[in-house]
Amino acid sequence: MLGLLGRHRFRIDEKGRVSFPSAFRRAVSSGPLVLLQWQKTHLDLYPAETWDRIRQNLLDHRKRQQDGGAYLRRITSSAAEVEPDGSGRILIPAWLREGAGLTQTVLFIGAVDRIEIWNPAGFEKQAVSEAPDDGFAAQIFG
Amino acid sequence: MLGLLGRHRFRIDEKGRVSFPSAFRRAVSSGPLVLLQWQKTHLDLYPAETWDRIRQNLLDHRKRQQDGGAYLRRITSSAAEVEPDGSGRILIPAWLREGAGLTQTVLFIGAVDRIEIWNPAGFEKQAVSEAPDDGFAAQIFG
DNA sequence: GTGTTAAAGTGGGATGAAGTGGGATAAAAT
DNA sequence: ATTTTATCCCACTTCATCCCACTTTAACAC
Repeated sequence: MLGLLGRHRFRIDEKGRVSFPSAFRRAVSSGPLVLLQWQKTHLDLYPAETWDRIRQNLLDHRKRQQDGGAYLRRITSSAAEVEPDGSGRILIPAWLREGAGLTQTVLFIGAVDRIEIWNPAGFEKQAVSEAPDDGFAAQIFG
Repeated sequence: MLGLLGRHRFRIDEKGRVSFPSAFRRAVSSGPLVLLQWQKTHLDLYPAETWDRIRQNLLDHRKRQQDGGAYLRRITSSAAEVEPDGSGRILIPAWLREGAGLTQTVLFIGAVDRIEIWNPAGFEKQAVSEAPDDGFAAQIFG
């Protein structure tokens, strides 16, 4: 298991459907995934195994922090359960499409244990603005 | 296990395929490898064992640093899973060919636990510009 | 040195999978 | 009941993968 990797650009049709990259379809166990937004820039799509961990973190946080319930509610209220249909497409709910500024084409980014869904222009913008983090690079790749 | 060593020059065909050096094919366990770019000069190709370690480093970094997610994303969005086909060739995605300036011929460089893929001209340029660091040499080979 | 065999690298066509569009049916909301 | 929204199904197109064939290089035997 090497993790989810790479970039895939696809079109959204008029019904809000998008092809789910076949490489990712093969990599994750079949069944529903969790789609939600916790960063303004993009959506996150979690395979069941990853979601198990994050769900537990959310519950722990609600228990510890006095108003952790508000945070959990903010996240889960935007979330959706999605599953590829017969032709390998998922439906992104309208409110999430708007929240992340997704229009005609979207960019799927593999991030090891999750998938990010970006507006292509937004992705390019953050990619160039990002400072090359070479201090850490040696530790990570060395 | 002596590690991956040596240099091999090959052609890229119109479909973006390159023969994977047979010496390396014998040296790494069969199965997929991870191809990505984190240095401007060349691509890195990681056998599964090496990638396991680096993937863990990336995940640790994402958890510790407040914006470690951006660095992981930058790396994994460039990455691809590759596997030699029936005739021992791998496919280098277009975005990585462009990112590393690979055109007709490429140079595979064995780097013990990983393989580097260079534009031959780029490799020559850094080879001559690099000062021989003889301070360390004595420690290493002594 | 020469001939033979096998392995490695290169090119291109054919088959099938993957992505896209749209209509029909079912479910849900108003 | 009517409108909207989601799901299923089928058709078309494009591109990647597989497969086969040719060439070159290396290895070996005689």
